[in-house]
Amino acid sequence: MVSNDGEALPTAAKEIPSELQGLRMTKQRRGVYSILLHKRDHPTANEVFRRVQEDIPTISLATVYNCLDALVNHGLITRVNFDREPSRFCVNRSSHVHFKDKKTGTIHDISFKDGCQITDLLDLPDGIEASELELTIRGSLPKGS
Amino acid sequence: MVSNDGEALPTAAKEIPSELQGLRMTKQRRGVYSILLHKRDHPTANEVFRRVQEDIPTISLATVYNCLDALVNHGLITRVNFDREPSRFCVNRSSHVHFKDKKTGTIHDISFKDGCQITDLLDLPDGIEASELELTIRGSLPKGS
DNA sequence: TGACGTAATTAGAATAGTTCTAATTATATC
DNA sequence: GATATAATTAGAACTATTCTAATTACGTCA
Repeated sequence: MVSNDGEALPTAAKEIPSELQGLRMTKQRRGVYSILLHKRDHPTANEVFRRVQEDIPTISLATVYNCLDALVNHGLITRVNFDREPSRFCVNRSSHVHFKDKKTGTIHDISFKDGCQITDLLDLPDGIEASELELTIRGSLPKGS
Repeated sequence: MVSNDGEALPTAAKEIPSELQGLRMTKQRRGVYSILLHKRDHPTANEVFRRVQEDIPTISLATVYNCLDALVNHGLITRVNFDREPSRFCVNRSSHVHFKDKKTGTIHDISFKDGCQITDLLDLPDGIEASELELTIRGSLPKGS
């Protein structure tokens, strides 16, 4: 394989250090992460693959999956699922919820009102440790918003 | 195919009328629904298939999928997804949340505290119509609960 | 009751997103 | 610069689900 030196990568990629959260930033991981940072439209693995191919034409789909897994496991991105549709990926690391507009298919990030915690609403058994929480909403946005 | 008359079906099935929510209750739909009513452990389509085969040995997996779809579309059951794991099915029609215990894999229904609405917590854009909402939680139950 | 049209069921093939395998290549460390 | 470890690659394999075309059941109307 060709060396990493002097390869063209999008602007965002240049600002990503060689290690993040204990994750070695290889050319491919940097490329994938940079794609997600650059256009925050919750792409699927396949969409990430097509975009990152413009920067790294030799990258494989398996690597894109590997990179996305690594980035998820190290907390740099999150995986977003609507039912059993293909997973989508999100760089927004603050606590938020995903809303999918049925008309356009666009996914919007929705944040919580200040000081609100979802677990406050729930009749959780005492001592439960709720570690991973996913809330997704489907619906329609009013016209012209 | 053998006629419906006089076939053995589990007790719960006998109480299901011939039409529910505008859905024609065929032998297969009644069988699938009855399985879900009888043991409320959020089975997958495959698990439903294996269980319902005991009552209707000739039923096919495609039919189980068809029946589950029909029951979901008519609001009798709900589909539960954890990431991209196989869908699970739930007869609890009241508004609730699913908690999966990481240790055992068991799924628990969690209800909301009185008068609480999840959308009250969210910074939803005005006029949004949030029709389908899914909240899933993974975590650990304390020992002995 | 019997014929007819529609809807449901069936077996098996097909699909699609994702994961696995084994070989190659890159990277960090000594 | 050599070596060990980790990442990448191409393609096969896997699996939950959907599709297809043929058969069977059901409800209705005479």
